[in-house]
This record gives sequence, structure tokens and C-alpha cells, in this order.
Amino acid sequence: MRGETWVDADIDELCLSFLVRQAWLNMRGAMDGALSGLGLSVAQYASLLVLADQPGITIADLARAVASTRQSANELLAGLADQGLVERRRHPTDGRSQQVFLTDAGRERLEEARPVVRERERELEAGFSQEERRLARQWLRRMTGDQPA
Amino acid sequence: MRGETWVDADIDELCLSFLVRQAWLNMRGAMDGALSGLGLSVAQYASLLVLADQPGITIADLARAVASTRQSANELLAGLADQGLVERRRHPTDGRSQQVFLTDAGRERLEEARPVVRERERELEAGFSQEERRLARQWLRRMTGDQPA
DNA sequence: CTCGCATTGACAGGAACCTTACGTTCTTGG
DNA sequence: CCAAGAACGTAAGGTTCCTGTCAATGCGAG
Repeated sequence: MRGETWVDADIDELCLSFLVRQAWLNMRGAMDGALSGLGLSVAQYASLLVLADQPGITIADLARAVASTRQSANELLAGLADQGLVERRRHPTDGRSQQVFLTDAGRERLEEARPVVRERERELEAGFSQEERRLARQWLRRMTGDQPA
Repeated sequence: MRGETWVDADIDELCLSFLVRQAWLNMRGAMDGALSGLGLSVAQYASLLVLADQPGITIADLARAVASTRQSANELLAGLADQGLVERRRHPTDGRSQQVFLTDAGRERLEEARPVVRERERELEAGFSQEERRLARQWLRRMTGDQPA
């Protein structure tokens, strides 16, 4: 722990969570930088991905899909709606909820963003083998709590 | 992406950053839960670790060590000072800055917290080999930007 | 020595998230 | 069918982080 940050073998074993935090912060910075030209944050990009995969998802389900709260999801959607990238419609059978859809502009923005993000992430991972990448993802998925021991 | 969250092979490749985010969020929740009985958050714990390793570090350097801002670091230190775990002293040779030290109570709190955190993180990683853990850390360090390609 | 630039901790305001609570709607067991 | 409990989107307030700015201090080149 003599460098700029304490990303060091010893400290990793004392607070692994913080290493993950720093990885996330740096990746977020890199992705936000890459996406800024498209007017998107990484959180917005991720939400567009979910919406592309699940058209008509409700705000509550979107929140769950991105491990967030309904309030946060709704606020983020408001920003995307302001950009004309998503639209919210009354749910056809559930009077409590709304369905969210990508607009054409939203789909186009997403298609523009994908290669940008993929390229940046590929750069970050340069030098790691396919197997090492697979292992890293497996490890991360475990850390998300979605894959039991 | 049919589960509770979109922690899924396909989406990982479309937004790896978000997978890291979700790992961090879950780990933070787990650590905060484990540390709550000690009145610490994971961020506070991490700062105590830095202070134990670098007694007398300045607020600005602590902020850099945890990849944060001076303001955030100072606010976090205020909370720790309120608990009597750290103290800030005028720097002996630099009229702008202050040095931060652990108090005895701070050192004791840290010693109590270490095994708690280590145990929770060990549980999260159960089933991964030593080599797999090493690889995951190597990958994470790369993602922090502190280890070039 | 001087001066332009950089750094410091603190102030002010904002962003992005959270929790709590609400009225409305839905679900389900009796 | 009914009532208790759950879920919905939204409002309100709070927390934790950020950025921009400030006055004071430090650094280094000329």
C-alpha cells in the first residue's frame, strides 16, 4: 500500500469489497467517458439494454432488473423520456403500473452505444485469455449473490 | 435475462461494468450488514485500514487512497471522529493540511472488524480455488486502472 | 526574492441514489 | 364475496457522493 491507491495484495485480503468498488468506479468512469458523446450514462445504457430485451417491462421490474429502487428507476426513466428514448404507457391489465418501451430513437441510440461500450471494455480486459475472462465473470456473478455457493 | 436481475452471460458481454456494479452493491450490502453491529460502514472500515497502514496521512491523500474526493473523505472522517475512532491534527510542516490518526478506540474497533469482514468475504467466495481467487483479484486490479494492460 | 501555478481543507450547491409513506389497485385465503 | 396484505408509481425527505469555488499555503522557475 505504497502507491496512489491501496490496491495491493495485502489490503485486498482485508477488504476485497473495496477492490470491487474501485473496479466499478474506474469502469464507470471509462464507460461514462465513452458514452458521454451519446448523451448516456452507463446506468442509462444498461437500462436501455434491459428495455430492449424486455419490451413493456414495468418500472418496478426494471428497478429489480438493475438492482435498484422504483424511485431511482423512475427518475432515470424520466431522463431517458426527456431525451425521447423511452415512453411509458399505462399497463393494459394492471391499474397500478406502467409499461416502458424503447422508442425508435432509443433503439438507434442503443445500437450506436453498443460498439462503443464493447470496445472500451475490451480495451480494459486486453491481455486476459478467454478462460480468464470466463472465470472473472463467474466470480463476479457469485459476488452479485445471484449464484449460490 | 429471464431471472430476477439480468446477470446473464449475454448481457455481461454488453455491459460488463454493470455486472461489476452489481457485485459491488451486493458485497457492500453484505459487509454493511456484517459491520453494522460495530457501527461501521464498509467505507469507514476501509478508511480505518488505510489509516492503520499510513498513520498521519493527510485528508487529501486518504481521499486519493480510496479513490474519492477530499470533501467525501473529510465528511467520512467527521463521522469517524464523532465516534472517537480518529483524530485530526494540524500538520507540523504544511500549513494547509491536517494529519489523521487512529485513536486507541479506532484501533480496537478495527481489530474487531477484521475477522467479521474476512469471514463474510470468505463465505461469498466459498468454492473458488486459491488460483481462481488470485485470478479474480488480478482481473479486478486491472479494472481499477492501477495495473496497465 | 518574486510571482505564477498548484494544493489544501472547507463552504455551497447539486446529482444520484436511498427510505418512508401515501392512495390506488391487485391478490388470495377464508 | 370480503378483507387483509402486498404491490404499484409517486411525493417527501435524507444520505452519500460529487463539482465548483474560496482563502491560505506551498512549490519551483526565473
